[in-house]
Amino acid sequence: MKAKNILNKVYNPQPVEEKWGKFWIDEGLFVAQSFSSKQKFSMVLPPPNVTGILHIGHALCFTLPDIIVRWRRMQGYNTLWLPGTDHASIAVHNVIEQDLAEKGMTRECVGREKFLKLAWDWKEKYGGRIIDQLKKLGTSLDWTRERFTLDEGFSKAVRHVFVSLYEEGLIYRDYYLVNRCPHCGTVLSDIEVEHRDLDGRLYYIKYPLVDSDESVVVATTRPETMLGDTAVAVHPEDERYSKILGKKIYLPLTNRTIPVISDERVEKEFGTGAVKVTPTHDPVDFEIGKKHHLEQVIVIDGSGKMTEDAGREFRGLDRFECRKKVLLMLEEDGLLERIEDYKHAVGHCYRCKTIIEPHLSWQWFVKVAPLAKEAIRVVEKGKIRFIPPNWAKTYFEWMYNIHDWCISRQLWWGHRIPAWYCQDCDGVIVDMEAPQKCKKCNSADIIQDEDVLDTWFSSALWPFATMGWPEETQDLKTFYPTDLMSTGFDIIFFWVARMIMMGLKFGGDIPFKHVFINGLVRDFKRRKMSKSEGNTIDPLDMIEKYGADALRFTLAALAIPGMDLSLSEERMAGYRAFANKIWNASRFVLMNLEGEEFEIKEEELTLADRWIRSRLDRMIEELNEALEAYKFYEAADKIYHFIWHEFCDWYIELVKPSLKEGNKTTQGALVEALDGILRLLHPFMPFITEEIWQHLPGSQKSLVVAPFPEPNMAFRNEDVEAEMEHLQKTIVEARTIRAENRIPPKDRVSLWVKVKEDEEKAMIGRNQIYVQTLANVGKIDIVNDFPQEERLLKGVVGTWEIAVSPESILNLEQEKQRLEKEISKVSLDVDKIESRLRSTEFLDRAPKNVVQDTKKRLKDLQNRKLKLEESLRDLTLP
RNA sequence: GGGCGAUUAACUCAGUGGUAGAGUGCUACCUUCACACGGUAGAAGUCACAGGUUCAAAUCCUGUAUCGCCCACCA
Repeated sequence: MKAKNILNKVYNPQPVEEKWGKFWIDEGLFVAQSFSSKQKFSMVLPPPNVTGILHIGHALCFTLPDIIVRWRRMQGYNTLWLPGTDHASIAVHNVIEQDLAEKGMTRECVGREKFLKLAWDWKEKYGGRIIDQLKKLGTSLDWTRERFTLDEGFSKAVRHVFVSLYEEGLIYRDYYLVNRCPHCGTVLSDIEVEHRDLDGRLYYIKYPLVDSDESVVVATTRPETMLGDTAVAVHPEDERYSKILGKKIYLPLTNRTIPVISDERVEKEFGTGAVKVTPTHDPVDFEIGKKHHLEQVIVIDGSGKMTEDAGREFRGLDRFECRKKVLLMLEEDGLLERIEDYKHAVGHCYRCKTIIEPHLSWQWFVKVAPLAKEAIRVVEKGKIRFIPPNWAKTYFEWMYNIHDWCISRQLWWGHRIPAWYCQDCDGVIVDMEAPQKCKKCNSADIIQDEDVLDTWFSSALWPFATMGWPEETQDLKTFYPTDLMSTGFDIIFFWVARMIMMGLKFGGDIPFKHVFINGLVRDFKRRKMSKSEGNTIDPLDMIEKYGADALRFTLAALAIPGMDLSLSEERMAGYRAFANKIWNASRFVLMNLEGEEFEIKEEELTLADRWIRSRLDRMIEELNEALEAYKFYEAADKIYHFIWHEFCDWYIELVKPSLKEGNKTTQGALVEALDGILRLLHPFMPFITEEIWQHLPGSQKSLVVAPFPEPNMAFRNEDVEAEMEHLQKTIVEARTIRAENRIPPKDRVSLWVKVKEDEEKAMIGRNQIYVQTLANVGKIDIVNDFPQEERLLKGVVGTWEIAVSPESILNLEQEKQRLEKEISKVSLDVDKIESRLRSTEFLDRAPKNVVQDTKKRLKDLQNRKLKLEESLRDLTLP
């Protein structure tokens, strides 16, 4: 038979995944149509860093929307999922500069031009790596539309946005205290600084007053910055210091004197209540300095080394070396009063974890508040929806308190700032293209700003610039705004918020309707994954070991909105087993088909056939609902349960007798059910479903574009489901009796079914083949009473009783124990419900249907208890 | 300092007012002709704690504890 030759006993994912992954792309099945009468569904891929390799967080962040887009595609939408990569300035710099460092060089040695060539070469060499990995995962991306944030069109879009914002006054240049990472050699925006609590020290230093024997003691965590102090500040209402206000102080280790000033920002209770003010190396001090027009003495440079102004003894020293020296010298002069342990938050670079240095310099900024206003409104109004919704709160909190965004970076790999400075008149020219001469004084002596833009500045344009903006392309018309953005909570500020602002400002609309925020992937012990801990799970390893389908399904099954997920290989092995289960169930189906044509004759459908139709139909509806709500875990759980425990455990077993008779209608129903299952499962497990589907009679080009099943009320049948449920309970009860009494599986027991109603007799009569097959029963007798002469093992199923008569000898004690245990369990429930029903308050106040259900339940349980007790009595009779 | 989230079976987690669930693991039995990456049956929970609301609370409210995350210019 065809199937036997084709399907192996154990499913092997690798060749299947390779084959279909290539096929889908070669056939252009993921290519979106710019013009289409169909409804569109669009997304853009959060562009992974070009330096990156696929990690498990990506796998999650990309699998979930892929499930959605595949589902929508099958539903007939004109889908676009647009891929691309991000140039990631700092990350690329780190890689290339490390390379250079190994050769004893710096970027300055090679120069900008050569450096950029190295970066591009590097990009060409490794940029494709993550693309291959994305394909392995099965993401249904439209590769014909792939973009890169540094490609020509994108760069044009970036310049366009910069120039417009500048002309509108929303981008400006300022001399300001910003965060600088000495290691990365660039300034950073506020959100690129991570605050970590460090065990530091608080140093109390004596500052002698001029013309006095007294001194003021100030407390600081950074003694080295004292070299740049230009004042000591106290609170205006602090009486302890009122008499020294306006006096001068000798700044130790320098030959400068500084004033004592007052400012409300000083906390009286902290330290000594007097604070040293270093406007050039502390953000608060910077503000105080501005207000009081203090001198700005820069003592630490951008690379973390002490400057000339720090004094001869300190210049050139690293900031932390300098700290030691300063302390030593203060100690020698008797000016170090005391040292306390002190835990405090210190800013670190989010890329390289180096301690950030506040740095006074000329930088470019975006005035964000005006852009934020509309971005807040669209979320408030529900035009953009966060899933889960509580993330909107995080978004609002940041947006309401938003600061201006420093966008210039002292790097080379990136979008160079389109600003030129005239060397003659100091004029600034901001333009799309390089100007020939100064617009003010016509001088040709102009030079371009050395800096590039923050990578996130260009990422912010991703949803519309990828579609060809600022040209008015057909793609923009068709696919913008997009429908869904899937991303991590850690970049809500970095990316999501900025895309919303820029999308509204330049795309003319919101960039996306839904933002799905996925959780963090943790290890099986719920620890964060990190390379240093060695507990990372590499998705590519997992794909190799368990298959991409198993990985995808695992991620979906664990994706509870708003929750981090705890990933274990065990779990993945479980879903590989699931894939194997489907594979073998399909083998079974294919092996039992006779020919390619199946006519399903309604009148020939068995109870089992009609049952699986009804159940599958319910499944379709539930799956659609779960996916609409982005409840991936629920969808995965439901389809898993349906396939394994309804289709395999019950339906396949139930159809066996019918198949043996060569019932073509049942064969048809079986194929129909399997076909439906494969379609439902395809978004989650695209590879295996495609492979099997291609073996089914009547399959078309690809499951990727096969219609997703729609609920069909004609298949829904409550009566059939109820009838089957009763049979299932009967079968399970018989099996339980067998198992608990250690009746050997080979023992084809006889079964008595004791029923009163004619209708029930007919029901069990027409379905006895099912009970016989699934409970391994030899013959069934439908009786009004059990025969007295036989020693029987009895059970209760709803309104009827069953009795098993084994061929072998019984262990009465075992059965007695079983019944006693069962009775005590039922008794507990009975007691609980009786006491509830005794409460008049319950009877008066609870809804009618609840009271009725409770009463019915009590009756059933009492009936069950009674019958079990009878069985026990019969058993103990001589 | 502010905000958010978690606490349910051995483990990882569902479950938002009316009979406590799943997967894995565990126990017993079974290689029967889809599958041992399998089948059948079973054991297993004071739903963190303390109050409150309600006829009824894992679920709603208040508080406590523990853990985690984010934000924040007390040096």
